Amino acid sequence: MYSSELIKGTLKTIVLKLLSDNQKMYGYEITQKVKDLTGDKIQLTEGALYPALHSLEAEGILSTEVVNIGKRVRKYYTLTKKGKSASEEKVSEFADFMNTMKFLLDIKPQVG
Amino acid sequence: MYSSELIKGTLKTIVLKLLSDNQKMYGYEITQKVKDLTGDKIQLTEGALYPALHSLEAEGILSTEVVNIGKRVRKYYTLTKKGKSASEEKVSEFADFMNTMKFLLDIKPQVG
DNA sequence: TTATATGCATAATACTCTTATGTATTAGTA
DNA sequence: TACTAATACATAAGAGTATTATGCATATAA
Repeated sequence: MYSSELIKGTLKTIVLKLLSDNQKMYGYEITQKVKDLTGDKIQLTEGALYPALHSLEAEGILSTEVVNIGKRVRKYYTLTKKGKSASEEKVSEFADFMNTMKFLLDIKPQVG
Repeated sequence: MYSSELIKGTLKTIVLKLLSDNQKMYGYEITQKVKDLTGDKIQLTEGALYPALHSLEAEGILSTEVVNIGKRVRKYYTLTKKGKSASEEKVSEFADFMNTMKFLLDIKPQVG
């Protein structure tokens, strides 16, 4: 696990990317997918994830579909058209940011 | 400029890395260095920077030295011994995190 | 039958950043 | 000379987001 502050601000980017690759996912599934894909290095908590999903839905970036699985309920999230471009923007912005950070953290000793 | 949420959580890492490369720096200098090195893409605000510097000092990661420049005051920050290892840890943790994120954001479409 | 996993959700708290403000010196410009 | 911008510190109110704790309910494995 990374220190929590590192992961701050990346939650929505991760969610949007996963949804752009998987068409439709539900909350619990997202937490498990991230856990699996990162070898437990990133574990999304429900207290962070659900409010984020709700706010993305309120922004019109995600749409929802409730499905009954036996007596249990699943709420699937899908990217809207707006969400698809939002996802691409977020991911490319993060890629750009990573390049900037890589440069910043690799810079060699300088005489100030 | 990146959206603010992207940069969240990276402030201390950036500060520690700059200090490991430049031995001693003062707050304003740090903001300018980051601005220059990133081509204005990252601009640290004072309201974020100074509290962070103070908390790093309180943790024993930074030590300070006040210097008078004419009638103006500069507060130089230096990494302590503890700070040097903290800096290395932070930077390598971030490098690891970037690898994880790169993988996560590059993954190809999957059949869920 | 009891713990764990699945699946949703919210509330109190803590933390960090933004925005605004404050003080003061120095340098450049109209 | 007066005004603005830059230098240099700092804090405080508010906003936003994550942590931690809690709650409800079903399904499965020990």
